[in-house]
Amino acid sequence: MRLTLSTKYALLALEELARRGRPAPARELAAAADIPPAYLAKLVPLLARAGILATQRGRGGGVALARPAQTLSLKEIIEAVEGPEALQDCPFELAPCAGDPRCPLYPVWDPLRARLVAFLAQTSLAEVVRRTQRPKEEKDERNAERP
Amino acid sequence: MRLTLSTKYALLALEELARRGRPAPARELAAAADIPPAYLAKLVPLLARAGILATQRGRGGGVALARPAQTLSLKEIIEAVEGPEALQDCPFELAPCAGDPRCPLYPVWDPLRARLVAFLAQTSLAEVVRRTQRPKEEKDERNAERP
DNA sequence: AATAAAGCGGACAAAAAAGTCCAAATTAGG
DNA sequence: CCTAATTTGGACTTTTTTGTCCGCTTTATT
Repeated sequence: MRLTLSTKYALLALEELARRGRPAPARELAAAADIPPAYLAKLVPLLARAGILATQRGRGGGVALARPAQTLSLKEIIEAVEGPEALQDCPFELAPCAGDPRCPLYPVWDPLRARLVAFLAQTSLAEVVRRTQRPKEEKDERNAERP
Repeated sequence: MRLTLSTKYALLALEELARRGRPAPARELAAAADIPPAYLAKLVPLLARAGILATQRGRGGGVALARPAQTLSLKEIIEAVEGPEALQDCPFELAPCAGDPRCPLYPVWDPLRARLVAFLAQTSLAEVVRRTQRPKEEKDERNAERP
């Protein structure tokens, strides 16, 4: 349950990318989502290695979703950035009880954690895009859902 | 939603204290709960100022629960350690969207956050103690609930 | 009164997270 | 072939978190 700024940046960038529906340079996404460009540039390889982003080097290159946004879960994205164990241990941090039932806080937290992880697993990036209609700039909203 | 190690340490120490049912030196709690003593010593004033702990200086002194464990909510404890805004902003970290409905992640997270905060608000320290019966050392369990 | 045991506060050190910068590799376009 | 645009990886700095240390004050016990 260690969700850092990196996770947020990744989600914001991916959401922007999914909203556009086509490849874009990472810098462009960083600018649009108000993320430090150099920091996002370090997250891109993590997402690429996890099979979430497809990258294209060189002029005219950029990043694209490696799979349709419907198939990219928040859980998967979080694990790519924070590591696979991030959602296992309790939100009250790691040692000395990471996922250990003997931890005094385990019985209190674990049911809640399980529900949270289930929610993250079943919520896709597409769902995030769908739920977040920007309040401003509602230019062409008719075919935005079905590109 | 910024839950750090400090929160965990505070909860572990308070749980140990509540389990004992009587005042104890902070060092003793740290040793029992396997917490860095010097670190816990820095958390004590935060909890004392928040009206969660009552401290007694000098020889024979120590810390005690300022109020019955039934009336101490996890939410209150967390806010004392992390600051009052810790449970307001989204788990994907602070800026640029702390509790701001315009954040792209807000509609996804906020319902979940609300439920989590409600859970923390209605779960008391006594509840934690009750749910966490130590696997070992089950000496006198009969009147442990009603001191 | 002296001593020992305790909380308090400030300064400091170590580790992790957040952020920046730059050179190298890659690739399209002129 | 050359240049511009892009990702990649490493080194680096800054900030925050975590942890330690020490001296001060307070207070019960002797």
